Amino acid sequence: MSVPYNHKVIEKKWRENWEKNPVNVNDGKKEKYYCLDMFPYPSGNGLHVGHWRGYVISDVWSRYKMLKGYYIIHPMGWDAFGLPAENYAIKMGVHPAKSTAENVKNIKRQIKEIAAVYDWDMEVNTTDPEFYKWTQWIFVKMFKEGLAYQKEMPINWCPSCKTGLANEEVVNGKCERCGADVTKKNLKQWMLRITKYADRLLDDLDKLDWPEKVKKMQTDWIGKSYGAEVDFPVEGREDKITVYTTRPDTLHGATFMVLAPEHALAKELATEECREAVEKYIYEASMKSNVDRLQDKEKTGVFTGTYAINPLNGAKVPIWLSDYVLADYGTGAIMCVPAHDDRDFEFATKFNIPIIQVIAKDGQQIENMTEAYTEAAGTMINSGEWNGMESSVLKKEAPMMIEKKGIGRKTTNYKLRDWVFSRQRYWGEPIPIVHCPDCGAVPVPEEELPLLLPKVDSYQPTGTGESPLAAIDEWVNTTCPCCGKPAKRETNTMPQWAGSSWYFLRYVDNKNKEELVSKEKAQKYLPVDMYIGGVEHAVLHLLYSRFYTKFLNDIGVVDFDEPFIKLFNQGMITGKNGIKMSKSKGNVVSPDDLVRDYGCDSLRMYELFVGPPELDSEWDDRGIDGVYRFLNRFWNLVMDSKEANVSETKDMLKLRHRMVHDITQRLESFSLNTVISGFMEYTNKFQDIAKKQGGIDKTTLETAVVLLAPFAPHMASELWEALGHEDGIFNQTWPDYDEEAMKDDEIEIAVQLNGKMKTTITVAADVSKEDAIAAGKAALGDKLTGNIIKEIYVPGRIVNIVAK
RNA sequence: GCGGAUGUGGCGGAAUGGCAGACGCAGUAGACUCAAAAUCUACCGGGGGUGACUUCGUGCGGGUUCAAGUCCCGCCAUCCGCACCA
Repeated sequence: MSVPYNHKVIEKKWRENWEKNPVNVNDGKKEKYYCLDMFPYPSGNGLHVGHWRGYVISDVWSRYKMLKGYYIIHPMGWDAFGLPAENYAIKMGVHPAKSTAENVKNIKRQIKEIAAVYDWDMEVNTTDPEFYKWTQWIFVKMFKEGLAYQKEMPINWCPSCKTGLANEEVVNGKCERCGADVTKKNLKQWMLRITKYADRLLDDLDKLDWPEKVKKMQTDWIGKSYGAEVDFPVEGREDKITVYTTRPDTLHGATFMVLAPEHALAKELATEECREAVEKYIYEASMKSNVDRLQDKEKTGVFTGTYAINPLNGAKVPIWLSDYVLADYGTGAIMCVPAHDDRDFEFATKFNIPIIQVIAKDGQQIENMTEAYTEAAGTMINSGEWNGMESSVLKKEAPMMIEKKGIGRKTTNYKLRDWVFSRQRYWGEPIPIVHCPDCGAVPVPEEELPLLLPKVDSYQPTGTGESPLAAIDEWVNTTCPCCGKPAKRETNTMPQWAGSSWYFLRYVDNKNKEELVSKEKAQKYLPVDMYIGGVEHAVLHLLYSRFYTKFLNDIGVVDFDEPFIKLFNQGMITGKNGIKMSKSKGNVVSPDDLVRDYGCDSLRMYELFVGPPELDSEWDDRGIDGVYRFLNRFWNLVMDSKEANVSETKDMLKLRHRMVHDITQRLESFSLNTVISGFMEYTNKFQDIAKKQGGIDKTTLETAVVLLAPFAPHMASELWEALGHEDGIFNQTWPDYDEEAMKDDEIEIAVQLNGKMKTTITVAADVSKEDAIAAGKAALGDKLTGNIIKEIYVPGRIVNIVAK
């Protein structure tokens, strides 16, 4: 018996070795491959086994690509601005920079336990002034291009975090971070004009090798719709009210109109008799939070007393106000066609407004409608000159017809809103703008960046809409970069998404003092080929990053306009019963003990073995014994066979090529859990053979060890050395397989009678159909009765005799 | 309400329309041991049969096919996303 597997000894040995001689080097590699993890927030809680999974997946993939001959870009960094560090500062009085640095140190130590091939020379940290200099620089560039602008408007406000939020950060009316009900607050905000990129963000999704789910979520978030704006004159007034509709075909059926309570004309339109009710309604709507507004299922509304004129047929339509119309979508006003829209139907029914059907369903006018008919399918009725047209055709043509008549225009709309970019908090990048009484908002000159985040006495958010920075007079008071007169600094900071929107570009040139990234390095190493992370950023980080990349492409910083070619969302690791791991639930499994007891290689493999990488998996500690036993068996097999020195047999050659084939195919299709079972299956087969012939030939052993290297790099390195190689295993190339060599001479196939499996037969691999069927019949023997109706032979698989 | 994903032994899961349950965990029996652990061997979906075998079985109900976990239609459950966007 040779030396038993001792993970402690060999893992320590190879870590030290790799520290001195990194395995990922650029010499003579054909191409780069950039495999990126979503960088972590350096939380004080440390890593659990769920975090490990993503990092293991990306590392296995990186090492596989390395063996395929690529030079790997595989960096790691820290998304370190944000509220937890700031809240900790408020509670403990420790400067966020200090607690962040400590957390980074701890998490980095934990990440190093994974033994991934991260290139730590590339490390970035979003809170490093040399990094956020460029985050600010991008903002200045956007300002100069008119993409960053200020606007006073009611924005989403989290009363608990005491800061404004972007639309993307509000989930079901609640703060994405803390879960508090989001309210509205009127604030002057910095906004980024992401809507200018709406079409490109939508269209370019086609180019991406991303999960359909994420593409769909982004498509829906952008929410492009096609329709028309129609101008309704107001009776007794000069102004018109413009509505947006996606169903201009139903214009004849518009029997009323609804304005959002926030609409500019809402108050003005109220007649003497209605004024009191209208003002009350507007006031009440303004007091409702997002959550209230969402939860009110019953429609409410108030009549203004004023009428508009349907520009197509001159009909008088009453103008109502209701909070089911959103002020910031379309024009904040809609025409209502109760016969063909669920919401309008509900409203009309409640307030006794006439319902006029304009599309015949199945050629019929519906008597006593009980619900709206919302499909654009049927013939137009009650629609004047449009009568008899097909509604689906008219729906497309109506915008042009309306435009010709001069009563409206064809238009498109988006759900996507501009990005509210100011945060009234301390721990973020200061927005590099100076407000001058004469020159207005002036950007800090690029050569003066970074604009450092100053130290404050109190990190406490003020809650007034100003950030804690506003309290530092010596920082706030400055001079205008433009005219030199006294001026004040912008005191809001950027959202946490600012740094993460472009960090992946910086890794490859993280020490560049002159440029965000040099042209040469960008060309050589970018963009990201594979991006691995959770699905929770589908419309946040992943949308913002695409926007930033397109902008940087437009101003010539990079020559590509999509940051991540391929995206993989790994599933979450949960505790028992699918409960998310969290400190408060007490179900967090730390990798530290497992690494100590079983070794890094075992944990790496078990992380993959728990289930398909794209699905959530429940963690069960006991399962790791299985891979640990496997690694021991594999170790013993190689060590024992090494001594035996047997020569290669035809059977072994066949098995070897099949192993390479199976492992490669499963890896390529990202079925990482079955790659691990594949290793176990082949090792079991090899063990059986070794028992008979005393060992396994050296070529097969070497091949298996190379295949195992991305998964269990320590053991593979040690075994590779034990097999007598002085060059490292990661200098080897991934083995090829030969389909011919995989073939059997004889094969076992199933024999079915009437589609039911009865027995098996062994036949020559190249057996003819006739011979196979004859053999099948013979095997069925007495069971085969009645007349044979059909005989089926699927080569290499099955013989089926159909008899009655 | 709309959209998506998932549903297979005690458990995690595997199956280009072709022998369901690979691989592993847990379990049972045996070997080794003074004993235990580790390791090794065998068994390990349900019913029936001493047995060779037989029959049922992939959430439920239909359908297509020589053949369905897999394809089609209709449901149910769980999870996720969106949610008055006109």
